[in-house]
Amino acid sequence: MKKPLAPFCSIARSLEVLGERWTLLILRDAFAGSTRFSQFRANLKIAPDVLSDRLATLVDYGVLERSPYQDPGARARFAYRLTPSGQDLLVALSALQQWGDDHLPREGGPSVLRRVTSSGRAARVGFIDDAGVPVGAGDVAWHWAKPDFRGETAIMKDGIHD
Amino acid sequence: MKKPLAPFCSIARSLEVLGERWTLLILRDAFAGSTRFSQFRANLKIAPDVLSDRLATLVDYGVLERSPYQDPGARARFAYRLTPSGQDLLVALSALQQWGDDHLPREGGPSVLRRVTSSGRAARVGFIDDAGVPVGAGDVAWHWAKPDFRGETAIMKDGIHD
DNA sequence: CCTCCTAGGTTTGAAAAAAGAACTTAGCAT
DNA sequence: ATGCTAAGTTCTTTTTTCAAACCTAGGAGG
Repeated sequence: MKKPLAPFCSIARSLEVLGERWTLLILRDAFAGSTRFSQFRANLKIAPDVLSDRLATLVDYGVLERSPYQDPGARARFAYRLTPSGQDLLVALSALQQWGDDHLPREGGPSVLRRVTSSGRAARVGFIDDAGVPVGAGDVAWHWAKPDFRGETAIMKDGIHD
Repeated sequence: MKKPLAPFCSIARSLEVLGERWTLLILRDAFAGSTRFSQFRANLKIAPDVLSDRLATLVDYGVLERSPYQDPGARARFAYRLTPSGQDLLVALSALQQWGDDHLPREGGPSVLRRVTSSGRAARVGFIDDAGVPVGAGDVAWHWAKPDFRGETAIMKDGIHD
């Protein structure tokens, strides 16, 4: 497996690994501590064939690692743990969480908070420039590395998509 | 429409609006400048019924705004533009982009860069504490607002999921 | 006035994916 | 031997998506 992932756009490439139904929820569950098939299954109420497929894809692309474990008095089984690549998704998942809290609020407030371990302070996701200074989202824009990708009539006309 | 969005988890709630196939790519295209049905359609090669459905959902939840426009010598049509809520997704989309660039690289390097408009500096997505200080992702963790949501055997046992 | 053209869709039928339930497998315990 | 359990696979039904064709409203051209 592990196709070379053709898309030119990094977001499209990420979504090819993460964008299928359930995948991001599985990862959220992994961040919440789930490691076993049955835990994901019980928490998410996901069909087992779909879970099996998603875990395989995530392992395949190095987001999760499948490692054996053995409970005392039980047979050896497998656990799925976040790799460093998977752990790097905390910021992406947190960005979605933050957007949900900001724009699709629920009474009672957020159920999960992001907190800095060392200081206990609340944390938000945002942009930081290459000098380490936080920058407002309104002051950030996307720039195309190769200018010919942006035509004036058809934006991103070829190559960027898919 | 516009169901109240039951999920307790903010990520699940966000994904109910954004998590269907194509939705995040449509939004990426919106950030790249597309506003019209035919632009999204041509860029993404998405089936028109699916595009229609996704745009309606996004308008419904206030991520896009559907407003009339008129080209000279043409009939009035509709444009789809990011609302403030939609613009707030730049950070989430950029987080996915950054993860793709970091972990699913393509030769030739990233096709799109995030740059601070006022200074021209490159920008990355990251965590910032409530005193405005950037914090490494390894120093941030999720905390449940109500401790009884985390049992010791079954993590996030009830209510959080779906 | 009538037809063509175009953007912005809707409808229709076929293919792919997900849901839900039943079944399998491997090893430990009784 | 039998049962139990986690971790799946297989099977059938339902839902989504895809691809292509069709529809519609208005402006332009004849």
